[in-house]
Amino acid sequence: MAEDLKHRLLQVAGAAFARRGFDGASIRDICREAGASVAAIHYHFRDKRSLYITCLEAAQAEKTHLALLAAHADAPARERLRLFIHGMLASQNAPHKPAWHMELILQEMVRPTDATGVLVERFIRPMASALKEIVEDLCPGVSESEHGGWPTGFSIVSQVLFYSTYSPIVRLLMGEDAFQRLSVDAIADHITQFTLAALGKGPPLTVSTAELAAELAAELAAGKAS
Amino acid sequence: MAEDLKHRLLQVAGAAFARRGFDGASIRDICREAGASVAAIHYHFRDKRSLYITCLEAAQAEKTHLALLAAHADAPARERLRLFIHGMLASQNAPHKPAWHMELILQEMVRPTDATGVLVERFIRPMASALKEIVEDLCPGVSESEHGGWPTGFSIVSQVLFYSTYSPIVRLLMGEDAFQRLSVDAIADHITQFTLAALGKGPPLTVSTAELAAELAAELAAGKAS
Amino acid sequence: MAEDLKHRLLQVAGAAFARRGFDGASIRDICREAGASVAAIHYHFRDKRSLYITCLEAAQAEKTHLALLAAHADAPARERLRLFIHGMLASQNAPHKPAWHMELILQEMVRPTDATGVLVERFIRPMASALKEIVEDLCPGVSESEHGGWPTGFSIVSQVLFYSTYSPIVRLLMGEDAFQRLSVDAIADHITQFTLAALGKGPPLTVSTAELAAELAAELAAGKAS
Amino acid sequence: MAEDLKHRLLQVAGAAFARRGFDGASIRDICREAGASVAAIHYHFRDKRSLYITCLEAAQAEKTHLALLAAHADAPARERLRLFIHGMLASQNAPHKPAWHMELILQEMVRPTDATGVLVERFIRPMASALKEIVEDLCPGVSESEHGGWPTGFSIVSQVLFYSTYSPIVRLLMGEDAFQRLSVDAIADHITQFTLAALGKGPPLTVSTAELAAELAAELAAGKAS
DNA sequence: CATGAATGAGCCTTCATTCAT
DNA sequence: CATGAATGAAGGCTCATTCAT
Repeated sequence: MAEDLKHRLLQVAGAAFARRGFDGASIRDICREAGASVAAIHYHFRDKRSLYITCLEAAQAEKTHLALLAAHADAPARERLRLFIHGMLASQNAPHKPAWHMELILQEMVRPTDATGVLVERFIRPMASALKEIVEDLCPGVSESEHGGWPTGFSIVSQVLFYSTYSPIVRLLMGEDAFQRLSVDAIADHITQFTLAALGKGPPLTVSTAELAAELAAELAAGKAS
Repeated sequence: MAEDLKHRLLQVAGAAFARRGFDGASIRDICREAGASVAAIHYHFRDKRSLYITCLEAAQAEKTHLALLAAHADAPARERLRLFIHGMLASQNAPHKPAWHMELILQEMVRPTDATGVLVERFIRPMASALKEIVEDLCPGVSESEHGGWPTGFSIVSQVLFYSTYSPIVRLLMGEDAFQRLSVDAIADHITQFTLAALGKGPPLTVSTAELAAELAAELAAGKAS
Repeated sequence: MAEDLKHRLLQVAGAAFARRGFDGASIRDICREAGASVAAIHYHFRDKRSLYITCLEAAQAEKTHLALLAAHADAPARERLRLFIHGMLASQNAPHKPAWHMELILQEMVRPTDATGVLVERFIRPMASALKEIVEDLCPGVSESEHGGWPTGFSIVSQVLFYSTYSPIVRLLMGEDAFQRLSVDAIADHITQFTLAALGKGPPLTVSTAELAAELAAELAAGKAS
Repeated sequence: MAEDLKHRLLQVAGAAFARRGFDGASIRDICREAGASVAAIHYHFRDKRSLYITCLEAAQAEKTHLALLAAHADAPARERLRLFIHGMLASQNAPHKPAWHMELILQEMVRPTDATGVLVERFIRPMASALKEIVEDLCPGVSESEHGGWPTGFSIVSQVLFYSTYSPIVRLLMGEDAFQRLSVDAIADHITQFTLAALGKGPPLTVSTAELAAELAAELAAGKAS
């Protein structure tokens, strides 16, 4: 019961910050929802700012693992890419654990604060490295390509982040029903296939492999490599 | 000179909302920067909320054109895709016109308000349709694929939006110098190539077309369609 | 009626600051007493601090004159000293004008803030110069004595300030009745006489001039200058 | 070690109260500096108020002695006056003992609280009596003069208190360098001389005794006793 | 057309205090 | 002997808004 309130406060605050942002969330509301006095927050976490940082750190703590595992496994690169993508997507929709963890991180990325630097180094860069490793395994030499291979990585994660970042727009665009039918697995499969095809490690999206072969042969013959 | 102040107010407000969000931007600061009294805003635009809506509408007004042109041109689909992507990217970095237009729209998409519904119907859906048309031209039948072809469209726009949405993170990740070397043209080329390859309409990113042909042949032989 | 509230606020605030100090006086109480909202203070005077400064400046504005007149008059130095002393005392007990002016200045002197420097240069140093001029007229050469003649000036003003600075102690020490019988004139006379005697320009306090002459003669004879 | 914390708390609190006043000093800061918890103060001293009173009593305890000694010694009155003045001055600048004792008392005198009454009876009145005794010895009959001889006493102690009460102003007025050259001995000598002269028991400040005699004779001849 | 004046609600923070342990 | 936990009250400040002019 000792650490009870502090923990409850952290959870409520995390959710509030994730939903309404640092400025939008008031400690008054947080405390009311947690059933505590306003002063409680200043006792347990010195500042509003400190509270925010603490939330951010809590959010980073565990979430990395899911996706990172993919990099170190001994499965083939193709499979590890799928795991990575699926892991990232899943961590944003984890139904059993506090939903605000990823939301908060995402939000900090969209509207950076002083704490963003630390977040990047501790949380984001490790994930970027893991992804790079997978991509390098998949098609060696890409890291030496233009801009250090960053754009390729960005093309992959951007697809994943999109569904979290713009979920309200996606919902409005597709309509509620279709949106609900969207499963994490389906999205992960799509992104993986799209990416593998783009990297030349899998069949393209919408054409049968037979069609592809024919068309490609034609293109090669025409020497029309843009 | 009559409508002068009102227009100036709108510009300053738009920039402020784009940079600091609806809650973060105070009408006090806006008015001070525009050289007007606080009451001026309530005189010209009834509300803070109304002012915001007006800004949002102004932002939607013109920006669509660049990218939409691509859909109606008679160039080959490949080229129109590149134009679309380049157009979207460029509209976010336009140096000559008010920079806040795209910023504001992006921000409304990330943190939706009541006004988002209108924005989607008037601004976003037209762009989505334009893109869909291009993709349908590129590889017919994709719209009938799973989830109405939305995921494919998302995979494309997500790559474009990424550089605006997460520019602070991109900067931190790549380092200031490398970030500065990133040009709109280079990014547009990369995304276009990545996408075309994914759709089976172009060579993959990091492999020579010769290698690709060989590998693909091998895969076909093995019947190893994952 | 326009500047009405601002002026009322200033008066109430001045009195509050004088009585309870900067930290002790709350703008909430000030506003309540002035019949205004808390925000009124922040509208008219940006800060609590700014409000304080404004009060201090208002306090300095007029009060100097009374005592300063003494320096420029063409009366004999003896008389000008008496006027100076009386003027200072009177300005602290002026019954018709806002009583807090001198209180506030006194308080700023006892517990200095950032604003003290300005106060010294604009208000106190002029008075010090005026006093120095009088003393120099009275006994030429004193300014060249040890420590630039400051201690002599301090010995004079200290007597005057004492009754304001320590009035509560004086009241307790003397008893309420005797304290009430203390008049500004009587005090001024005493201090003037004490000072003139100390400077060798008047008879000592408690002895008849005859006694003094005799004793002094004896001392001179004995050559007993301590 | 048992009473260790309580004692440390008292010292820190005394210093804090002396420097920042009752309201200005927070028990939070006091406890932090003393390395204790906030509750410690309420455990050892019931109240913040009680703590303050305790500090005040501790301050009164020893400091009297220095100056009081002067009254009971068998030295000539002149010398005892000098000792009294020097003693008071020294107790305010004592470098070896807790500096806050006198500061706190001075502050209580300037801004009285409920505790001031006790302070006056227990600490100040004894000193006033001691001074009165010296003055009575010096020039008998002064106590029967107007206002019970209080003004004369005030004229003496005011000079002494001035340097403590207004030390910040003195510093700004004289300049840092000259202020530093001011020694306790020099001040004590000046005040003693000024006072003795005022009481007709010593030569005036700035004139040679010869000049004085001549001038006084002239004045007596003219019968110009104001 | 535009503003200065004034306000109520809300913000974050600090404070002295209590109480169970 | 001493503390950690928690709180109510108050403090200074900012905000969007209204209204008479």
